[in-house]
Amino acid sequence: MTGDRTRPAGAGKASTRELILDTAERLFAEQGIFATSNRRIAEAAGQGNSSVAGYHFGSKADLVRAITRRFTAEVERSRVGLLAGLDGSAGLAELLGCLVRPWTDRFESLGPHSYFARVCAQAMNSPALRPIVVEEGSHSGSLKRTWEALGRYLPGGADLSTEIRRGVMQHLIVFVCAERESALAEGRPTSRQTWTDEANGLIDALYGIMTAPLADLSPSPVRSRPYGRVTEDGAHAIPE
Amino acid sequence: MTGDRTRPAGAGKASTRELILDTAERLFAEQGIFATSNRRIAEAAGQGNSSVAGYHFGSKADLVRAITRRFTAEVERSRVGLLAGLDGSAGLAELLGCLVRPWTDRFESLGPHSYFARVCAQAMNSPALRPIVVEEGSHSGSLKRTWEALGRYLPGGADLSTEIRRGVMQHLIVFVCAERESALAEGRPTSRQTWTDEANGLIDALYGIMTAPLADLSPSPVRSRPYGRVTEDGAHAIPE
DNA sequence: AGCCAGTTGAGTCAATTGACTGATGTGTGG
DNA sequence: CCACACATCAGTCAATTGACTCAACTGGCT
Repeated sequence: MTGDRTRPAGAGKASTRELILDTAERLFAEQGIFATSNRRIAEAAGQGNSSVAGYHFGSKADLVRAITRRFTAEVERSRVGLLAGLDGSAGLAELLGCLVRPWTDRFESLGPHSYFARVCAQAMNSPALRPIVVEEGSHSGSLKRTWEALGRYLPGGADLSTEIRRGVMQHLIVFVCAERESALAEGRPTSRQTWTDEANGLIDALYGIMTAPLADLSPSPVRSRPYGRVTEDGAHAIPE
Repeated sequence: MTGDRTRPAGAGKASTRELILDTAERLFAEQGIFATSNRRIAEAAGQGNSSVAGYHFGSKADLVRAITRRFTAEVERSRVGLLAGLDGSAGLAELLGCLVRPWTDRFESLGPHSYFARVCAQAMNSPALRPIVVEEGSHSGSLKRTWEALGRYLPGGADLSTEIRRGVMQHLIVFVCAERESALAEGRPTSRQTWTDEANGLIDALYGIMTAPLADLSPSPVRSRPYGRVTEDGAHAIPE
């Protein structure tokens, strides 16, 4: 987490850099980011220099940044394509799809050897690493445009709670992907058959969050809020 | 993460143990679990023995377990009380409140010096630590009863996707609490005024997830799913 | 008072880690 | 063909860490 030793992108052959990124990403996902030392990365990558990772990327934070950037770049391409296929009257589900499917599609194309979701989930919850993933994500123009379009669906417009809602939704996407990724890696059963099914389920959940009735923030009584009641057969009814 | 050096609970005066737990919890939240060594914990707690934490709790995993157990016990008491106040016809919002409010109430009572939400968020996303928090959480009888009651609201009954949905919702609670906790600690503005407001917003989101229309899992076309459409004024309409 | 199990203080130790150094390898442009 | 810049290798170094030892202390009990 010290200096910036990152080499300019075009320098030298990129294969070793990619190999380091692949190896680090895998070890980070499997054993944890902070439980993985530069040495182990170098050994697992079959490199003699015990600190190749440091040589190419600098600190561990910079390594996480590079891993994040690589994934984000891929996802950005995909999202730009999705957005291009949407006209102005795109529905909420389509817009949420622009949030979700670039991720799930990427993981699907990576097959059983995807790791980034778990890495991202860790980084997002680490005090030292979260600023990095947040910053890297903020560079995405397509993401910004998607959220602007989604803003039309949010009752309160662009207030502070919208910012939090956005954080919640992004967190949800990462968590669900990480969960499936982990299950696939360990051979555990998955709740849905395919990544596409998972994306649909995720969009359902996000749809629910977006359209949930907003409680007025007045200091109302804690219990018994004006939601639906249980009916005899156990079904529920959405008010209004 | 090696042997189990944990002492029987009743032995000796408990003040040092509590002091270690408090200190470790704070450092874990502020600097990250894996960035915090036993030595730093001992120093910050003003203890001469550089490995008091190891002496009292064993490995770092065991320390996280003890921190989790302490919080969970407190929350359990609170949830039992909430459940006792509910009759058989409790609505969805009330049941979700039994999930959310024990946490938010606890954080409110801790004031600006709460740390567990951030610790829990980290642990849940760490490969080495997640089994621990999951296991500790599984001991809660009141939580189990709440989920059984919530099961009546889930369309599919108790299938595998329900398990995931549950994971999503619990993850959401932890994340939102961690977000507010972090904001309070750093003096950043919070999206909601009080922990109670935060709980209401959280229940809104969970309500949305629970009642979101479930997409059939058939291999339908990826885009254009049967959700609401945009109207001229930008509002949205929930189908049916 | 005197014992004693458990706790705390103070320090050691091997292992690991990130950062560093210098020699050697390599491939690309001139 | 040959510099030259970059990449890789092999090894060193101080700092940190978890685990450990042993002495000193504490409070409860007889």
